[in-house]
Amino acid sequence: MRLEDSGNGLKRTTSDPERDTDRKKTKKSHLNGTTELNGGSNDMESKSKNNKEDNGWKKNEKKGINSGQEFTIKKEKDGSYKKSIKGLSDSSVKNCIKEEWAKDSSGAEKNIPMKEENEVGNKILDKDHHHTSHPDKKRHKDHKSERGKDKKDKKKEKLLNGTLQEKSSRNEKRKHHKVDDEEPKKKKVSKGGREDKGRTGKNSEEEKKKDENSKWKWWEEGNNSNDGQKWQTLEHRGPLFPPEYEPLPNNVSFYYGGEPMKLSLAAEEVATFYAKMLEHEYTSKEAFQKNFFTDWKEVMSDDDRKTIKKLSKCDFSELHKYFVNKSEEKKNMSKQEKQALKEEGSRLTEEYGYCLLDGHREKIGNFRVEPPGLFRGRGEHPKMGKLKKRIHSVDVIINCSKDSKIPAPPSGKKWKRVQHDNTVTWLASWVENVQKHTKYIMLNPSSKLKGEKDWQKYEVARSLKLEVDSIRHQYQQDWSSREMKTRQRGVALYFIDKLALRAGNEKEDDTADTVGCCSLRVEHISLHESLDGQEWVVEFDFLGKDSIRYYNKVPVEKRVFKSLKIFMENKDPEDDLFDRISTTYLNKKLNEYMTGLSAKVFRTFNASTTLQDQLSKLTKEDMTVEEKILSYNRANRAVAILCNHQRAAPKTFEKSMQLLQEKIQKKKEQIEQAKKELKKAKKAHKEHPSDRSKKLVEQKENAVRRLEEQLKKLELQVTDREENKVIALGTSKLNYLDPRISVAWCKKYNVPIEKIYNKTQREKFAWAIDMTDADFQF
DNA sequence: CGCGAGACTTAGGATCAAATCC
DNA sequence: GGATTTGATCCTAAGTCTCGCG
Repeated sequence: MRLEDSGNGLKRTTSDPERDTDRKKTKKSHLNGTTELNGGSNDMESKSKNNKEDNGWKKNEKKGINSGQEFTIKKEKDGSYKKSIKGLSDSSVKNCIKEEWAKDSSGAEKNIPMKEENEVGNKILDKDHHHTSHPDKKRHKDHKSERGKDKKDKKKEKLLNGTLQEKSSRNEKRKHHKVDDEEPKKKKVSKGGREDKGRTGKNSEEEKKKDENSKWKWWEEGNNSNDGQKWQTLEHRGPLFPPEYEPLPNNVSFYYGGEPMKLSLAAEEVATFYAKMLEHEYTSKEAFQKNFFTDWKEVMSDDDRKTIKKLSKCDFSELHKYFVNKSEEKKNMSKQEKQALKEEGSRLTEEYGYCLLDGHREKIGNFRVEPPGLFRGRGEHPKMGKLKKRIHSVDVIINCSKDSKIPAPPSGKKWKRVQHDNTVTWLASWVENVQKHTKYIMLNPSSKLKGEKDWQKYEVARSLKLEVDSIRHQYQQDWSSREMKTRQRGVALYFIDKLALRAGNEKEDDTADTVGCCSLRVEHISLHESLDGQEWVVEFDFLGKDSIRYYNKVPVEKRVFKSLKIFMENKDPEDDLFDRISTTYLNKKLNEYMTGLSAKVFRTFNASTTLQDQLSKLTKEDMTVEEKILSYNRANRAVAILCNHQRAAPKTFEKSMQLLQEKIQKKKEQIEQAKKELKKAKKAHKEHPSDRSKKLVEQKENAVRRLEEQLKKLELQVTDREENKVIALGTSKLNYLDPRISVAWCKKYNVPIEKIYNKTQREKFAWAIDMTDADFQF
């Protein structure tokens, strides 16, 4: 089913239709119309619920079922710490869920009309429409029936223990396996999954040892009873700042109105930012130019400003040429120079690229401060072209442990602050001026901090597997609810589940106009009672994250269709489709269904499930390794399509495709030729049998076989590439697919893991590679 | 209790380096 | 061995989600 959906997806186009880009409405405009059904009837109940919520505390202390995996410790004003929990473990989730779900459903049932009340329901809805209206929907959320029992109260007493036990028991198991597990593998791929091939004889022994030690198998340490503390000790060198601005040489000049002009240093620097991107299409966009010019003028000296009045009179071409030449020169540098540069690079990485976390050396993800430049938003970003200013050490907050060697700021300078907060994972942060967002220096995905979190993410998704049936059942019932809010929730959840849409938080203004599920507007869907022979088709067309277009036609259940129709009644195109719900509300609800559940878990869950299903469907024992890999890629692709992970078709796509075709043609000819020769040899052998002629025949046979294999390989390549033209596999592989599925698959079908994961990926997924057996089930 | 900020994950494109081609 | 292509890595924007505050 899912796959069929995906099939549709394949046809999605990347190109943007002509869109009206500035339709950004003040989002929650007035709606007249939609209203609550039966609003009153629930009030009482909700009130009592709310009261209960107030005591949520007690509630949770109750049985102590909820063992959580992660605590958060908050510092109180008085300096004390307060614990609360965040994540949860597999088993804890299961437990709590079982209990709470049971409770929930019994309670829930009372309120939700079970009978298919569609038509009636609709009528009522319609009617009410005209009576009550909520002009300002969003702000007017009714808190009525938060029927749930507020479980989520984070302050639950958690017992971490469940989790840890489970973790360690798993590891225990693993250790046992280990012996027989790993012995047979011949080309050992040192524990973490990294190949040794790069290393040469001598040191390798030593290095290997060292390597072994430095490879921290945190996943085998069952017991980091972490209560929200992310580390005990943290030491690092601070971030690496970009080099200072180098003024242009005197023979390179900026021109204004045809006249050469010497700019003040600051203005010159900003001018070079623009000059460097002269070729890029967005320098031609009006917003870009306008933003740039405004910000540029701000850094100009008075003199500059006096002269420069119009961007159109500015001529950056000489600057541009200068940089082009420069990079050309760089390319043409001699071997040694390049080598030297490289060494300098790795020296810096050595020094700044690692930190010491709880005594282990861990890679840092981004250890450089972002250099100044012009902001490049994606899509129609209103702020494109604005100046992103240079960050200095006084802008930077350092986070490390108290007793560690505090990183030194650049000489003569200061940090904004040095703090020692071990409830967060970042090493340094600063606020970027364009969007005023905090930027962080954090660890590499191969680190424990990231890995553990990743692992946990998949565990949550796995536990959704146990609950998903009842959750689906529940939201299907919601489609017939007489309460608008509930009905919208049911439909939204359905989209999130079935189509893997993102939650769709409200966005700040001044960003590109993109949406997710909850922020869909009426204009983003169209309804077709029948289309291409299918009934009740919803056509989606909107820009999602990164302004990637989502276009899909999906047949839905009739009740969904009818509900959508109602949601759209009396609304303008730019009104919210789901005007009664928000992501916060939705997530709260989801968390009631299952601790730790939020909208994005569905993406992870559906992605991983799809991969597993597809893999088992597509892989056959007797395939060659190449064929198996093609199957893997196809399964991966099904997921990428589901998640709408697109990429621009490679510029050289057509060309390289053609080339491949030619190769195939050539190969075919070769085969023909080889076959002819084989025939000849056979004939010769028949006529004058001899050892020699026999050998020759065999030789020729082999040649034919080899060529045919090569041909097959090429053909597979073509298919693979064709299908991959606009689909990006990387994102899902990295973020949505439980690596244990892939590892298990590799083991089961004898595919070397290196064929699936490259070095970086193997580092990131080291935990999974190390702990997973062939029989792992997501 | 809504809002904004903070922290962290997810994302596509640009850039760099290695592999392959000719 | 230089040019081209492909794949890995870097970069940082753009999401999600939770929490604290007014």
